[in-house]
Amino acid sequence: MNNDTPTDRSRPLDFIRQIVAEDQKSGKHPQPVTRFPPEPNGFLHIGHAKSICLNFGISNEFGGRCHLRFDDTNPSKEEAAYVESIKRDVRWLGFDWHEHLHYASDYFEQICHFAERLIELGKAYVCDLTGEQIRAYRGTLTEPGRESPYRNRSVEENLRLFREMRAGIYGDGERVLRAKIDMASPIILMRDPVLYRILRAPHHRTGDAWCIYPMYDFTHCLSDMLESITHSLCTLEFQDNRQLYDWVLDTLQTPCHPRQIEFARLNLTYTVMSKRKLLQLVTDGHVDGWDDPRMLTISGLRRRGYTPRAIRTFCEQIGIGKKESWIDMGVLENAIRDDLNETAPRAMGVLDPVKVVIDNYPDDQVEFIEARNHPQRPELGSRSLPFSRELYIEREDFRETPPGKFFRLAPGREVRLRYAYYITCVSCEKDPQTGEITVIHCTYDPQTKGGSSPDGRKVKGTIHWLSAAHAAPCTINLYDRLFAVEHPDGDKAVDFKEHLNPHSLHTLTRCLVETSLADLPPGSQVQFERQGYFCRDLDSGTPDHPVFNRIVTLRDSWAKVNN
RNA sequence: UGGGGGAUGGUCUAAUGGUAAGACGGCGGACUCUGACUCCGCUUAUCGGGGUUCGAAUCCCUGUCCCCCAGCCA
Repeated sequence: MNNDTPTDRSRPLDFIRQIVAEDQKSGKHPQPVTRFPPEPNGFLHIGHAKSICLNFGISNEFGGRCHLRFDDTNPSKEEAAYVESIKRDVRWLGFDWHEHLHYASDYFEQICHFAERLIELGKAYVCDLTGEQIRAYRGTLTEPGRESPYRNRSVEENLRLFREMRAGIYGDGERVLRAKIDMASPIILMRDPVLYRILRAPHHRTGDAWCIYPMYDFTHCLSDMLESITHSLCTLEFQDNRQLYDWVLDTLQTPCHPRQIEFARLNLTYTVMSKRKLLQLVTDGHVDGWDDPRMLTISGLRRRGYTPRAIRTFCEQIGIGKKESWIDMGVLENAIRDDLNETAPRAMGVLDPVKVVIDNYPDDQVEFIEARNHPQRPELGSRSLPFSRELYIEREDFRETPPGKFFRLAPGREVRLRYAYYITCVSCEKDPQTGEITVIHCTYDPQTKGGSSPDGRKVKGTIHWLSAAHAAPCTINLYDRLFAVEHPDGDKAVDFKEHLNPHSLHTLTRCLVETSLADLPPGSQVQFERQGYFCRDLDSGTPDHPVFNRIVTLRDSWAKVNN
């Protein structure tokens, strides 16, 4: 459900789609082919969603195709479990790679051939320098590098040495294969970059078949080429790499030469986006795993109750550009609010209950009140809510001495109980020790059943409620932003974890909801009227004591006035 | 400091030599049986300085600021 991708094409094309459109129009690439190339070394996050929506979005819009390709060239960091989580997340976001599930490791043999070809062309050599020496020889930003003493080995020797590397004659790190380009290049990446290293680690797909692994720069362009990718989209930090990408394909004179185009990665306020930092939050126990509802991983967002459609809408709203930018977290929150406003059924939920006694309501009476499941969508039907003499309302909906502009319940004030009756507060009882309100006494007007009065008098406030005898207990997790500041990793001198929001999770265990919610399937969303959108937790709670996670609050202009 | 990029309201994105537009936020108002939703209005921008041109965000020169690159990571 809700899998339709919202596309507003009245909006101008971003610069990448313009290029794709021109290439299509000119006949250069009638059918664009893109790819999403994650490394299976962690979970996907909202930043990846931007790239996924871009790549798959383009293929959908222009009648092309998009591959899912795992960039699995570093077995020391990669795991099969990550492959599965990534596939699941891409699918959940609503995209389909069809038969185009690929792995860079599928191309190891071909990439190795290309390496030998480079050697034969005199464009690659085996280098015996240690890692430290290679760094020292590389030069600096302002000084050119020095040529490796192994740079001018013969083709035959290079070929023999490279094959011996592959055969496992040498130890890890003992030798590397390097491209022979230019040690004086102002682009440091071009100073004879390493193409292959020796690494003995079990690979999640090829096992111990290989002990040499190709580096990113050599692998990525060739993988793109082998898959006939037309537009290879990546983030800004790879701009220098494009030079090497083109060098490899030009030197090898490959029949296909994809165009690499870079765009700005997503930055969101009040969070961190790097896999390393997300991992640290998990391992240090600041969150409850990769799918903690406060994490902006795809799995965390799913658990929080975000919908794929909201995430897609968000990715579309933020646009594609080339300048480093920061999207306000509020934009993401609005995306889910807007989506759920349309789709989520409404229900009554009281987070912090306080008892109300309707003094003039018959002691033993229970009647049923019709309540719409969605105010703007009658087709979603209605339900019956039991009403009786003793009710619960939200503690913050009553003030003994109301401040200005407060138009909820207070002594002498009349408010509407949503869908039910007008009630007027006559008195309240307090705990003599704490001063806390324990019971609020009201009278109701029997003429106002259903929520309107025959004399046409208006009330300022409408509040939600639950019949005390019929309400179901539950636990509610109130989630807030994980970090308390806009740019948690903005200051390199301060550990980003210093900025963790101590109130990012507040668990309320004495909440009440309509009994009908016992049937709400885990993972599905509901709006507790006047409170926000909530999601029944996937794997905690019991049938008679469910757990709900707050996805996002409703916009609250009273909170603004109140501050 | 060498190289690669970037700079448009508070934020993001357009305008590709021809009226600086849209979205989000913010503020104000209307509506309302959710202080929600919806609707209306307002606010605020071309990094600085020169130049070319009838006309410049756009082209040229110059300056400033920001990001990325010195992994056998991707």
